[in-house]
Amino acid sequence: MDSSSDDDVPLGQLMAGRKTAKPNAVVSSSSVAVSSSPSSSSKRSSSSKKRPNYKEDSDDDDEDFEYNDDYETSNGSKKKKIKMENGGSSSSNSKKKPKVEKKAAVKIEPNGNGKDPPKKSGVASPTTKPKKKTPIKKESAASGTSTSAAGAGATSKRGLKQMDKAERISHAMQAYLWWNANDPPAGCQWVKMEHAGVSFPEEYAPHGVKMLYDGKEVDLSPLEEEAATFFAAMDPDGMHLGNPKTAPIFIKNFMTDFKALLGKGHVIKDFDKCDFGPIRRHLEEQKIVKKAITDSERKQNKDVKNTAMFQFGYSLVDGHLEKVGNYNMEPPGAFRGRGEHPKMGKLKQRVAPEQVMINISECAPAPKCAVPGHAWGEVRHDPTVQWLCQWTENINNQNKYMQLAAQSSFKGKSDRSKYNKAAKLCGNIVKIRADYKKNLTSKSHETRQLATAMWVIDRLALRVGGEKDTDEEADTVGCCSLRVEHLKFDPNNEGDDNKEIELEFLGKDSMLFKQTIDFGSALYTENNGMGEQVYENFKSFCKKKKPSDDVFSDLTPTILNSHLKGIMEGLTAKVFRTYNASKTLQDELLKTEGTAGWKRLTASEKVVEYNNANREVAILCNHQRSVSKAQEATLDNLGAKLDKLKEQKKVLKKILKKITDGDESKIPTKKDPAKLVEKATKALEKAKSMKEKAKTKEEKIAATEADEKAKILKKEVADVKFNEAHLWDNVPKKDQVIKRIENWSEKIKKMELNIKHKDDNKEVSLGTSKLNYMDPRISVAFCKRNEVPIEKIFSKTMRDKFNWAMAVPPDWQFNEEVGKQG
DNA sequence: GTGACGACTTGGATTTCTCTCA
DNA sequence: TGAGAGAAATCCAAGTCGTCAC
Repeated sequence: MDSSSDDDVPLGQLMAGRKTAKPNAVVSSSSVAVSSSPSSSSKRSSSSKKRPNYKEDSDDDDEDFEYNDDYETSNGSKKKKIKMENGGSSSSNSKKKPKVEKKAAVKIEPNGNGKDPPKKSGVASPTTKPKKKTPIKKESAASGTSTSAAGAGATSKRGLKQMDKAERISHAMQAYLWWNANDPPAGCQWVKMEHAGVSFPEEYAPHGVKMLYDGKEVDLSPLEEEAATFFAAMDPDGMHLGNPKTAPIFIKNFMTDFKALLGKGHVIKDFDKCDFGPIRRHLEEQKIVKKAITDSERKQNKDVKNTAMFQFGYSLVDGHLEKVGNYNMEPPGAFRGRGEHPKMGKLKQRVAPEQVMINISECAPAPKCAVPGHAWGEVRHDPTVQWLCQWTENINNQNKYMQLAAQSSFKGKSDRSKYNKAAKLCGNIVKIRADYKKNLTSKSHETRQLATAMWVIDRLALRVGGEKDTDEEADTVGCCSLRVEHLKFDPNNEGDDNKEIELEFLGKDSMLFKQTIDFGSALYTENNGMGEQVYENFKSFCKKKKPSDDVFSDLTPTILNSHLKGIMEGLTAKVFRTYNASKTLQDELLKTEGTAGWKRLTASEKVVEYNNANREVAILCNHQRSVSKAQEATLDNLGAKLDKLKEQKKVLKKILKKITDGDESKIPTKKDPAKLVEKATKALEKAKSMKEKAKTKEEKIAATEADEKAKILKKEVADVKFNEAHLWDNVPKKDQVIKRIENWSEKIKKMELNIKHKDDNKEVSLGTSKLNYMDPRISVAFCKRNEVPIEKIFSKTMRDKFNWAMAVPPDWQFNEEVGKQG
């Protein structure tokens, strides 16, 4: 490759089409061509004749691919072959002299079977000739899952031409099946990596709205105004300022940093005299203005976002394009620590490029810093780590990283290894449980503590609970850091024989764990469960201790984990959560699949059963969520609707009685809402026209207000219609009424179920366990066994993340055999 | 043996997008 | 067709665990 051409073109610029890559160049590790470069049209003209299968629209600036022969995906489904090259046809590539030294050219080519060409050190070998078509490796039909299941759902329904640029890149990326490719050398995550660095937020643009102090306007510098705006942007009723416990912490920290920023002698001293109202109102106004956005403005915003994504959102790792996760630098703001975090409200500073370290391969060009006049703090070449950029945040002095996205090969590999490790536990769990059960009665205090903690981690799925500095962090605990005050013996005052303990503490993210464990119940005593012994141990560990003392005074996560490693290689406390979650899911699914009538259920009904199993796992792992105001409102609305339906059913029954009795007087009929409908329609039209004409802030606000008024009218129309939906324009016939009563009974039943479902799930978060704890292969096998489309279980992102799991057969089981795969 | 720290995973809140239903 | 609800994506805080220096 010509080093004067692409070698100095950072990846991001190529991706964003800022600098035109030389046509004819083979895609190399230092030049990816998913660009929309201005020269692409000329590029097209020279190569279009060689691509009979695809002709790009002349005005399509997304033309960066070659659509050549069909290829097949991992499962054998036919797809159009997409070749991503930075210009030129394959024939022109073949004429190009290869560059073989440091910067070996790497052709990104979805070869269908996901196997890289033979290579050393995991880097694709230089390519000079167009590749001979390789036979496509078909996966067994038993694997069954369609490509759509692996994340290319859009492709099965839409042709490549209908896809936008991001979708086409995503589609092309799916051709790389990392699980069939060679691994990088031991200890390395990659051999070659390049990327465009991190995208920085724009500099603060002052709005000039003045806050008040003691009733008077205060002049602030842009930096000071920005800080005041951070506070004004906080929701006064939100989780920080709306909570009487956390609001004083937040305010105190904010004021300390704010005053430090203002400097000594500044008029602002006392929070009680501060009035952020004007800024808050300005921000509200901005929101209203934003609502008046036109379709073209919306498209423009999306384009800007996409430009950043194409520039920064991809990385080239060992010749393969990978998605970057968090390519936007965290903007400054007020720190939003959870629970009663002692540092909440402190000002999170803006991160400058000089504070950022870049990690790329030695032979790759360092990305240009996109902020004028600035440069990266350091450029590193460390293939042993996954991160692409690193910086240190000022609140807790912790390192932060820009990494590849969840659907990348890095994350996929570690995910698969995590689940295989958990599966390995299947084969060791009997031995491990025997070990801790024996040790529960050990004479050694340390051994008993260790065994008790293992019991708790295994049976109650608690996290290990590392030590925390409560001056610096929120006071949350896990197993090893449980304190006596978190345990309440005999919480219901039931007497001496009682073996109940109420565990109440704040866990990760300050989520409340509150459960009464009956150690004497069959659940914990059957099959030598040793529940009663655990209870006795807790009693002895808490004896003669102060409430603030540690229950497990002789135990640390390090001791516990090193003991676990002695039993099974790689075993740590967190593996138990993965194991128990996956095992629970599998057991629950097999149980429900074994019930009578299972085969008669529809796919949607089977999904409900799957979600029920998922809920069991979420409850086990204590994955909670707080009920939002919107959710509360939804439930209230549904409740009101249900009441109305019931009321209407009563009316219908009365009508039926009247008709049966031959008394057709006073039978209510529908009122004509035409006038109201007309009023609402006119109001909507007016609002729409105002929105289109609005240029100034005031006009936009007026347009949004008009729009909201119109919506209220529309809602009134809907309410009127809903309230009279059970009636007729004229007096109905008897059979009409009977039919409608049946109809209403169905509606009521459906709505009651819906409300119950929503109510049951409102405080349980199903996503966390699905994303992090339940082996995806269990879900995939379930879908295949039961003809449930995988899309009903996994979103697009999840299907991409779990692409490695999609080929499992329907009878796949989470067991020790899987664990042997490592 | 232990504490600090780096690297990575886990997790709820928030924002944005998409679907459904009237 | 559009509003509202729900799902998905994004954000970034807060865990776990391995390694290393002392």
